[in-house]
Amino acid sequence: MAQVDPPRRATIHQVAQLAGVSHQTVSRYLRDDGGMKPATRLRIDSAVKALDYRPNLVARSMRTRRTNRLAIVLPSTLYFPHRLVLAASATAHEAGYQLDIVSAEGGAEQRVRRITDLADSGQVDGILSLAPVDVPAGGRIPVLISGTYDEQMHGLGELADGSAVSEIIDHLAGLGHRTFFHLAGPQSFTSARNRKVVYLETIARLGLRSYGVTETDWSAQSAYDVITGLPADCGVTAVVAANDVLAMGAIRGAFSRGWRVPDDLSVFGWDDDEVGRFATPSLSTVVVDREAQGRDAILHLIAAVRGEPAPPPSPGPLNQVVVRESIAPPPPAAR
Amino acid sequence: MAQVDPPRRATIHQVAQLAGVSHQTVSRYLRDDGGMKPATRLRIDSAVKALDYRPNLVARSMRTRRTNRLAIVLPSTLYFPHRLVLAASATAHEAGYQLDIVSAEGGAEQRVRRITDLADSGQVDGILSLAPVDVPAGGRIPVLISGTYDEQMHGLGELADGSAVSEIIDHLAGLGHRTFFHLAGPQSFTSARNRKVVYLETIARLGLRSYGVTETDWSAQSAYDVITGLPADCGVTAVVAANDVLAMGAIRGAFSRGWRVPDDLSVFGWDDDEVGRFATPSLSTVVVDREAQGRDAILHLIAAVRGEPAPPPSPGPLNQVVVRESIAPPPPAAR
DNA sequence: CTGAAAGCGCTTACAG
DNA sequence: CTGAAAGCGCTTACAG
Repeated sequence: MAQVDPPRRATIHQVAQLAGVSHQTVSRYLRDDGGMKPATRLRIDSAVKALDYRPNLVARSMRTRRTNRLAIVLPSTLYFPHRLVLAASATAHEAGYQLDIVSAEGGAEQRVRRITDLADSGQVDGILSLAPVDVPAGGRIPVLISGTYDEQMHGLGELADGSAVSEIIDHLAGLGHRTFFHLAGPQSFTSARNRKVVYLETIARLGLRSYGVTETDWSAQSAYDVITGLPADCGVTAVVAANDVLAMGAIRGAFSRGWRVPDDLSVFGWDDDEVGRFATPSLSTVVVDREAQGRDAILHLIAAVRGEPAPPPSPGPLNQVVVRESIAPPPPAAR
Repeated sequence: MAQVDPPRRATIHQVAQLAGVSHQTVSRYLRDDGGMKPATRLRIDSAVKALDYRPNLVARSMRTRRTNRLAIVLPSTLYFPHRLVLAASATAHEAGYQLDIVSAEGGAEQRVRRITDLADSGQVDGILSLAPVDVPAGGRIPVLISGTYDEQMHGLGELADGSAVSEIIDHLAGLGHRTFFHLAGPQSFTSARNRKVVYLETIARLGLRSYGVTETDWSAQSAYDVITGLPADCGVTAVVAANDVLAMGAIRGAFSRGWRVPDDLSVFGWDDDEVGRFATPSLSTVVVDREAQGRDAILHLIAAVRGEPAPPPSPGPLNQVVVRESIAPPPPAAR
């Protein structure tokens, strides 16, 4: 194969030569630690401009033993939040890091090996995984698993998710609902686990009834199947779905068996999906500040990479419950 | 800040020492070009295993002047196809490349500068942009703009998109529709441009009527606004939307003014959004093979990086028109 | 405030 | 088939 070599860029030596200084001085100029004669700085300034010099970051990495790169591991199944990824990428860039995409294919074991390999490879300084993986702590570099790091560091992860779930149930109970059902996400996901835990806690705390909890694979079809499989006399009047896709599947399943939404069945989602917002009925849901999530996760990771204390999370609520058309009081017969 | 240094890995020198050979021989072993005494190979084999040696890729990059990294530029606005990104990432990894995420924020000019900078930085060997950018050709490294590369190389881009649009209109015309409307995407996107062009061509070719074409910003809200703003006597019975999000906004807009979908108005989308699939009415749409798109784009880019001829695109149809509940014959009065 | 030296870990010619 | 040499472009001590 005819490897095409890109044209070479100017080196630090050429800049030094043109400016009439040593290359170390240019290196110092790049670091910009203040102490430098203005005349020298000016000469280097113009040499850099004349040659359109940009430091070779690979060479820098080699010397500093830092890559200034982070990896983000995305679940290969279904959906992932692109707003989060974009915010993560932007935050990383601002801090001088590149963000590599890695997809987590295969089973739990394979995913762990993939991440462990990546951590060992020396290719990145830190890893943020949005996919659930059980990576042993104490590796070569920091590995953050989304959803879990909050718990460890701020004790906020579970709480943040939890407050929204209990707010949802509170609201539905206020409308008169007594019998609930939870469409859970795969329990390998921390977020899905949290929502289920708080669902059960809140049901118990308020003295309500849960007809059951079913774990789905995040697909609308699985939610559809669960709802159509419910006994006619189950008494469920409100479904708390772990996300909007599940909620849509649930609503469609309800329609298919003659249950009206929200008249016969109320359905709550999670994520504020744009399509679900314009669906009929429009989805009641939880608006999540994905930008803040992505930013916080990366800042957290960078702090770990640098051995600094974890930064405080973004102020303001991460989750916001939004009521739309998919919920209503239960039918009179069920009250 | 207390920079934490990750533990060092074994070097090629240590492997060489343990195996009792020179480090060049180990380097040769890594390249595996055949000619090597079996005994030597075996000694190196066990040294590599004993030390858990993995080559330092940064050092390799420095020497070879190739980073083995590609960048994928994502539009910062709205939606991006995660299946495509995941497939792109997996394909890149298989070929020995890492894939960096870059988000394209800001206006057209700013985006161009960002990509030009990236191309000049020496950080990546090639760039694939899913965001529309007008990057001048002939830069340091190959830059592929999604949607345009097909045209240049296989003459397939426009055709592939086009055939689906004309198939949609054909089908609707077959149902009796005569007056159409197109909700276009931002015309900076090649895909949006193609769909609009073929829409107009097909309307003309079949002797149908187009009430108009409106450019949206890909948001459901913009589609909603356009549909609610249509004059009551416009005569439109079929809307061809450039994607499912727009289609949902259009349907909701129709509902809001008392038009039934599909009885009064047929709406076609694009993308096979999972939520739209379970909406009521379910969206008629175009199923796009995103995996093939992502794979083909990366293989194409890698070929360009290596100076090889472009590989043939994946066999099989890229787009497939799927009819669901959102379309029907026009109301009798309109025929 | 600036320069001469050393070295990060690898690969690519060049000898033998 | 294998080894000694050179060098990729930078930064980090160390002198002065």
